Amino acid sequence: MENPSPDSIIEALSIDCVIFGFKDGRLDILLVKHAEGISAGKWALPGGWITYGESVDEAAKRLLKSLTGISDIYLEQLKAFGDPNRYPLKRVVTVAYYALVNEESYSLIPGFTASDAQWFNVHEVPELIYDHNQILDFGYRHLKHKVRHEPVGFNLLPAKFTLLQLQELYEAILETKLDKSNFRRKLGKMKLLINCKEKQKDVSHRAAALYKFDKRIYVTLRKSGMVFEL
Amino acid sequence: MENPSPDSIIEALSIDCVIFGFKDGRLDILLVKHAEGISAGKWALPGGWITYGESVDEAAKRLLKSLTGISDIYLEQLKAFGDPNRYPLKRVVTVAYYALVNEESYSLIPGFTASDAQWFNVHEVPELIYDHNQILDFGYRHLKHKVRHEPVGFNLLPAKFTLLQLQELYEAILETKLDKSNFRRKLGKMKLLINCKEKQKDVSHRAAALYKFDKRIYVTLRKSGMVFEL
DNA sequence: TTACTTATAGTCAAAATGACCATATATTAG
DNA sequence: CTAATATATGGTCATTTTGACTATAAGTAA
Repeated sequence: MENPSPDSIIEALSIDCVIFGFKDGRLDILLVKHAEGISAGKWALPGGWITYGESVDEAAKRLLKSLTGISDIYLEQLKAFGDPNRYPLKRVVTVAYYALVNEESYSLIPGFTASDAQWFNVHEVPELIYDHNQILDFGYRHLKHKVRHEPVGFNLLPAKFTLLQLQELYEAILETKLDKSNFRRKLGKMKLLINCKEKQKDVSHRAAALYKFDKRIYVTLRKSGMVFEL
Repeated sequence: MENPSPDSIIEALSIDCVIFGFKDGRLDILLVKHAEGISAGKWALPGGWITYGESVDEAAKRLLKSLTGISDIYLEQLKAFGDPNRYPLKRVVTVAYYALVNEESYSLIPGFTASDAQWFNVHEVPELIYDHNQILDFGYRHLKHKVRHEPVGFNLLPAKFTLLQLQELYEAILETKLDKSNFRRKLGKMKLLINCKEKQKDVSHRAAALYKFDKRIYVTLRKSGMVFEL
C-alpha cells in the first residue's frame, strides 16, 4: 500500500481551529464564512484538509495562516472529533486545535476559500456547520479549565499590559467578578510578572504600570502547574 | 465520493490506548505483544484500526476489549499523534486514549492478534514499536497533571479502599512522599469520601476503615475542578 | 508481655484568602 | 482653579489552610 503524493489530501482527516481573541474586556472567537462547497455562505471554524506531506500540527498552522493570515501563535491540539455522521458527505474525523491570540495584533485576511473572516463574541456565536458548535463548546470549556491551572491566558494579551487588563481577561474567561486588590496580591506572589517601568498612555485617568511576563517563570509554571483559584 | 462498507477500516486512522493500573503501591501500564504483522514479537500499546461504522470513541472501547478483555472503564481521549513518519508502511494518524483501571478487577485475556498482554511498572517499560514510547510518556505526564486537578485517581482503586491505599496511589503517580495526617485532613474537607462503616480484613495490624467516594461530589469536582496540591 | 505495624487524632506557627478600606494620581467638567 | 470622577496602588484584619510534627489507639506476632 503506497502513499499518494505529499501534497494530496488524506480523505478521512481534517483540521478545525478554535481561536480565541481578547479585546476591550470581551472574549471573542474567530469564524470564517465559507465561499464554496456544500457549506458556502455559512459560518464555520477555520479549518481544512491534512496532506500526506505534513504532520497534523503543521497542517493546523498552515491552514490557520492561509484562512486568516495569522501565524506564530499559541496553537495546541484540543481533541479529535470522530462521530461517524459528523460530516455529511463522507466519513471524516477532524482534529480540533485551539489557539490564543492578541486580537489587536492581527488584521484578518480571509483566504481564498473563505469569503469572510470575523471575530464573534464567544456568547453570540451563530449557528455553525456540522458539529462546529460542539467543538467550540468543548474548546471554551477547555480554556476555562486550563486557565486556572496554567498561565496560558497571557497569550491573549499584548506584550505589555496593565494589571486591570489581565484581571478583565480572567473575568471574561471565567465569567466572574474578581477583587482587584486580592488579584494583584496573588499575582505578585507568583513572581510571574515583570514591571516594565513604563506607564500606560492616552488614558483619561491615572496611568497604570505596564507589565510583561517572565518567560522563565512562565515555562516553569506551565510544566509544574499552578493554582489560580479566584 | 462514497464511503466503503461499515466494517472496513479507515486506512489512515488508528487507535492506541495508554492504560494505567495500580497494585501494591505501584503504577503499571498495560502492554500487548504483537502476534502478527511487521511488529510481531514486539511490545506495544493496545490498539488497532477504526472502521467506517463506529465513532472513534467506540473504536477505542471495542479494541481495548478485544485485545485485553477489559470493558466498562474510564477511557478518555488523550491526543492525536500525526507525524508523517510515525508509522513505517504508510501514513497513519493515531488517536491515543488513556484509561484508568483497578488492576485487581480484571484478568487479562490476550485477543487473537496479540500473543500476550501484561502489566509493566510504569518505570520499567521496554522499547515499544513506532512512537509508542512517546505516546506513553505523554499519557503519563497527562495523568500526573490531571490527578492534581480532578479526582480521577479513584478509578484506579477498588470500590472500597483505605485512606492509605489512596495516599499510596497519589504517591505513586506524583512520585512524592506525602504526610499521612495532612493528607487525611485535606480529603476530609473535600467531603468526597464516604465511610463505609466497614473495616479492612486479613491484615496483620490494626484494620483501617474502608471508604468509597461520593459520586455526586465526584461529578461536581470533575466539572468545577479542584486543587489537590500536596 | 513486648515489639512492631498501621490507624487516627491533635497541636501550632506560618502562610494564604476574602472582604474590606484608604489614599494617590490622573483627567475633565464647570 | 476646583470639584467630580475615574482608575491605581497599597494596607488591614479576621478566618482558613498549610506543613511539619507529636501523641495515642488498636491490632498482630514473637
